[in-house]
Amino acid sequence: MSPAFYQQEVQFYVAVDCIILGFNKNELNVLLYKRKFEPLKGQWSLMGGFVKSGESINEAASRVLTECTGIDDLFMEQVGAYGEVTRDLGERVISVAYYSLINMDKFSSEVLEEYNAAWVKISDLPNLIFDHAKMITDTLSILKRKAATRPVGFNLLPEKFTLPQLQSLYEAIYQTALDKRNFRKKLNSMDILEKLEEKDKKSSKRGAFFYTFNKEKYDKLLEDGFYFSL
Amino acid sequence: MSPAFYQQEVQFYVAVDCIILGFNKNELNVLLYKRKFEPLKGQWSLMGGFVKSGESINEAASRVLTECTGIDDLFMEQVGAYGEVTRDLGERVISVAYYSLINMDKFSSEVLEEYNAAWVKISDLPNLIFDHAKMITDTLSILKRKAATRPVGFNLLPEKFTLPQLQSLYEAIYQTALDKRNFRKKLNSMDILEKLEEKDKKSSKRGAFFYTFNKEKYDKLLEDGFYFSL
DNA sequence: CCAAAAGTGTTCGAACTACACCCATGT
DNA sequence: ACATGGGTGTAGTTCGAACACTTTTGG
Repeated sequence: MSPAFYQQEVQFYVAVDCIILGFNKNELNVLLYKRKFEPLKGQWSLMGGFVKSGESINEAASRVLTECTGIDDLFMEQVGAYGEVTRDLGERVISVAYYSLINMDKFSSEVLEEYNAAWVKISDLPNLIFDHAKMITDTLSILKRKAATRPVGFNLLPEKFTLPQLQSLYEAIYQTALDKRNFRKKLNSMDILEKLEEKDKKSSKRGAFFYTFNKEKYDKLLEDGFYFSL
Repeated sequence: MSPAFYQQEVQFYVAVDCIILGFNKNELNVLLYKRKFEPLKGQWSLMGGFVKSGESINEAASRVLTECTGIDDLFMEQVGAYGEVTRDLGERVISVAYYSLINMDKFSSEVLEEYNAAWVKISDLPNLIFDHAKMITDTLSILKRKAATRPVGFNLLPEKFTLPQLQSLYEAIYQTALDKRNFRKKLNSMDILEKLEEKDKKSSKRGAFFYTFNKEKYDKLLEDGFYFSL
């Protein structure tokens, strides 16, 4: 047992909440679920959980992510700590929010049923408990900045994706239309994508070529002081 | 008393740590103090304190800032939550870091003695307890980004400042030399500074004109979709 | 009179923006 | 044959980068 240095201080429940974002049909979606316990049981909520003893906050977030997606080692980053006194209607809880970007195709729909969860378009959010709506808007503004300077967007796409797909992803993140030619020109000049032979015929008769993100190339460029920007 | 919804969960000590930055002699400085209690009593540490019951995390940070600077309503922003299990050698403590930008001239040196505190150049940091060094480097990278897009730098300067001063501040933040003419041209084009009649003769015989930051003009520009960038 | 910092414009190239038509193919 | 989405190039403009000399004045 460690010595009790801080015994006169107060302790708090600490939770993590996960903003799990996916991309589908040209829209960002967030994974929500119907809360299974009081208070506000049955209301829409982010996926979350309490930090356990002996577990770092990152580990807690990672655990929650694995539990509710069935996928390990997801891309994940801290959004921040939310500490208003009355933010939780039950007792006082401090929450640390994390966002994660996932490829919705990999997502098993069994999980959806198990947790009473649903993918909801971010343009069409229901009322959320506590400060969860604020956590989502904070996440979206972090994502806008981050996606402009780091290649995090690829986490939202399948291994193989087409340029129209990638462009519509960035359009969803930035909430603005991009010029097709300029977008492709820029990507081309960065030389971090590999064009495949194969075409995706799902979205058009002609079909669009598949590409993959070449992380090795990107990392090599990084060493030379390259800075991704889209 | 609120009902005990979460009783089966564990609670944690939650602290705030403040990265208080000042600017002096062309260098960023951080306010450190010698820790007054065990463990690691006497070691260099950031200013911090435990979150109290009935106090939000922001309020705790704000309280600590006021206590250890003697100034109210300082510019302050969250850096993030630090939650490694063994980050504190005493007991398990989760800490939320905040950075604050202050004008060192306003700073009463009495406070320095009272707290055994000192301004230390960021280029010359001593060994710090726990993960405080990481908190500082995280802060500096946030500041780099933030200063490039929002006029937060002015918080580090007196009300009246000169252009050479402002430039050397940005050089300190970005850790790079800037071209005098390009810097002034850009500022000029933004039209958010007011030139005063008065000159600062401290740093040269000729003297440099004082300027002030015009927040009204800046806010008006913001409404029109203007985006500060330096 | 001289050292030391303040102030001032122009040129060049890179990067961004705007813009319109042909291509491939499934039905 | 045609509707649908995929793919391509150029010209104009803006923005950032590089660069050197004159001014002021206290000592």
